[in-house]
Order: sequence, then structure tokens, then C-alpha cells
Amino acid sequence: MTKQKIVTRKPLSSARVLRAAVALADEAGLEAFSMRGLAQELGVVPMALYKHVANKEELLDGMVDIVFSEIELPSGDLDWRSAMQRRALSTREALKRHSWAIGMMESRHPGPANLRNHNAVMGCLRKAGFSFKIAIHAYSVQDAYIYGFALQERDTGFKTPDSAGEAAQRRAKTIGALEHYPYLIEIATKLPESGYDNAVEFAWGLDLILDGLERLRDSV
Amino acid sequence: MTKQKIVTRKPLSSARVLRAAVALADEAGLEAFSMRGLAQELGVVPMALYKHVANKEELLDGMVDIVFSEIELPSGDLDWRSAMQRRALSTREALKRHSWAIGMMESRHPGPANLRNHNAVMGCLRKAGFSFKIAIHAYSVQDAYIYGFALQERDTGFKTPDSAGEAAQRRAKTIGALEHYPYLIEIATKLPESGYDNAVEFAWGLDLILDGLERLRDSV
DNA sequence: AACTATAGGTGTACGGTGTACACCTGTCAA
DNA sequence: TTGACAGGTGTACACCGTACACCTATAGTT
Repeated sequence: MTKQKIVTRKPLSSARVLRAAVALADEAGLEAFSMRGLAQELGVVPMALYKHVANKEELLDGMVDIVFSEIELPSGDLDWRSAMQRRALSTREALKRHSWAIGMMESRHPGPANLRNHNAVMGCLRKAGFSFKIAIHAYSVQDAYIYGFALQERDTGFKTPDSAGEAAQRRAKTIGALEHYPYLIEIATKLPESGYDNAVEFAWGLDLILDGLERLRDSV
Repeated sequence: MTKQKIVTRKPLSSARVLRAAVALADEAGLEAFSMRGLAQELGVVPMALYKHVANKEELLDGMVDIVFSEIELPSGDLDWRSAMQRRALSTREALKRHSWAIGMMESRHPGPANLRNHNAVMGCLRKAGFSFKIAIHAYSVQDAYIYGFALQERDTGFKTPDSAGEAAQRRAKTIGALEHYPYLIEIATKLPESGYDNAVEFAWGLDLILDGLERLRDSV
């Protein structure tokens, strides 16, 4: 009856804080993510966090690097196109799991996973025979597309998985408001019945871009 | 000496609040943009704003629609490719002027300018002969690219236009930290002397995408 | 065994945020 | 003349990030 507390709380650590932070942001969203909320989640007083993280900014930096760490690196065993495709899909998936990270992937102090990722992607392109200049271009288009798509997917996603009835009703109301926009009406009516799928959409655009790059691989 | 105040302040209006809000966000950034700061800018007490705007969310909705209103609509006088190119460049420029809007263009309640814009773009593609399905794809790739590029441009921009000396010094330090990332070192060394230009970069990727779309125009 | 340094959790407090609510005041219609 | 109303004001509340002083339990050294 000496050491044994009633409930010995596992001690904090920056890694544990970071993991909890990612989990909380995942389920609460970035808007509702606060130091105070995180502390509560960890059963601790807000200021306790500051013994393990300098401040919220640095915490966010670390969280973003966790997202980077979940992205598959381009494999050296594959041709460059397949490797790029896999890492693009993997990036989209990571951003779907952690949609709070979408606008922040390149805006924060880069962590080790970030550096490893960028180095590997650029390496894959260079080894595939792309000139430096074209490799930069190729990297830029791909990432712009990936991040931009993630943005759109987040913004146009059906947040509430409401019933088909509700969806139809809302669609009708929307169409009413769209009276003078014939092409928006076309979208509102045809899109739902066209079997639209974000994953398919993403792959389509990615293929278009990779096709274009393939054609340019041997340019200067 | 009855009516004449010392300085008769022009009365507020939602339009004036909105314009001031955009101006303030432009120069202060979204982070530093607050209702209280906006009120001060307008020489008024914070709560006065709420007589003209429901709340901050709705204010942001209106601000984003102002950005949309500054984007050139695709002209019917041009071939679809040129029209798309112009509106893409125009979008990028609007987002450079109002970089606070970058993550918000599709995430807020759409205003009239937003609807007009989307309707016109979709209309341009449909009239150019794209099938509904391909038009959706085409729209999606382009916008993902445009918004994603704006995101990257904002995040990797040289915020402080520091002197060449400082830039070189910082580069040297960066390179030191990059020891084990050969391809990042290549970027850090070659990119600055390669005459990299964001406008050129943007046009390059856009062309690649439009080339791809042109090839697919007559598909189903 | 006694002492002390330190790591890590606590409590309080400050200046910031958005905005609800009651209030006042000047203008215009009846 | 009256009274409604549009629009600016002042106060107050709950929340935010975090600086600072404090306490406490453990580990190392003597």
C-alpha cells in the first residue's frame, strides 16, 4: 500500500499529447479544437500541456507531421507512374482521415516526415529521368491537384449522411433557388443519378495529369 | 448651426462593412481579422456591426462572394480553351489579392457571384462540346489545380522580400539542416538560380491539364 | 539516511475573441 | 405632437491561449 495509487494515471509525454491532439482534431474539427479541450480529454489541467509542447502553433506543426508520416512514400520498386499514383492516393486518404490538416500541409514548420516525403517524391521523379526543371513542374502540378482536390472534397462532401428522402427534398429546394442558372440545375439534377464517386473523380484527374507528364518526361 | 456636426460620419451599410472587411483582411490576414478590429477601422463600436451583418460567419460568406465577383467570367467570344485559361488566371490573381480567401472559396454558403461563376464555367464547357460527365471531370481537375496552386503559392511565397544576402544566408542554413535529403538540397541550390516564377509555373500546369482535356473533348 | 535538484502537474490571472441584451438617440410618418 | 423604428452604444458572459508562481513526488548525490 505504498506505490499503488487508486488509479495511476499514465504520465503525459509530448508523443502522447500529439496523438491525443490528432485524435481530438479528427473528431471535433479544427474549429472546435482547443488546448483546454485537449487537456480535458487527457484528464489534466490546461497548463499541464505546456510542459510538453511549447504552444499551440508548435503542437499543430507536430500534428501535421504525424499526417505526413502516414503517407506512403513512393516505392523504388515501382515504375515512377505507379509510384506517384500510390503516393497520391495515400495522400488523399490521409487527408480524408485528418481533414483538419488540409490547408496546413505546406504552411507549417516542416517536420522530419515532411522532409522525408518531399525528398522521396522528388527523388522518384529525378530517378525516373525527369530533368530538374520538369521534375519541379511535375511535382508542382501533382501536389496542387492533390491538395486542391482534398479541399474540394472536404467542402462539397455530404457532411450529414442524411436519408435519400431528405437529400431529394433538399435538392428540390436547391433547384428552385437556381432558377436562372441552367447549368447548375443540370448539375443538381444529373449528378446524383450519375453515380458520382469522389475516388473515381480523383483518379480521373490524376491520370490526366500523369498522362501529360509521361509525354514530357524526356523533354528538357 | 443645427444639422452640421463637426465631422458627419458616413453611415454604415452592409456593403460598406463588407468592403471594409475585405480591405482589412487583405492587409491584416485572416488570423488578425476580428470584428473588433473591423469596428475600430470603421470608427464604430463593435456591436454596431451587428446591425448590418448577422454574425462573423455571414460576414465571411459575403467577403468570399466579393472575391468571386472579381473573377472574370469565361467569355463566350473565345474558344473554350482560351476562355478557361483567362478565367483560371483571373482566379489566381483574385486569390493573390485576397489570400485569406484561399481555403474558403468552396466552403461557405454560396453567394450570387459564386453561382454566376460556376454556372458560366460549366456552361462554357458544355457549349464547347464536352459531355456532361466529362465536363464535370474537366471542371473538377481545373478547380482542384487552381485552388491547390493558390494554396501552395501562399505557403511557399517569400513573405518577407528580404535582401539577396539574407536569402543566400538562410539558404545556406537550410542546406545544412538538409544534410540527409539530397533531392531537397538540389532544390535549395538549383531553384533560386533557375529563374523560378510562380506565374510561369501556374501556366505550365494549366496548359498540361488543358492539353489533356482537349484530347478528351469528344469522348463520352 | 538526509538533502536537494528537477520534472511535471496545478491555480490564478490577463488580455484577447464573438456576441446577447438592454439601452439610448435621432429621423420620419401619421 | 407622438410614437415607431433604424442604428449606434455599453455592459457582460463564456470562451480562448498562455504567463507566472506554486506545489509535490521522484531521482541522484553525498
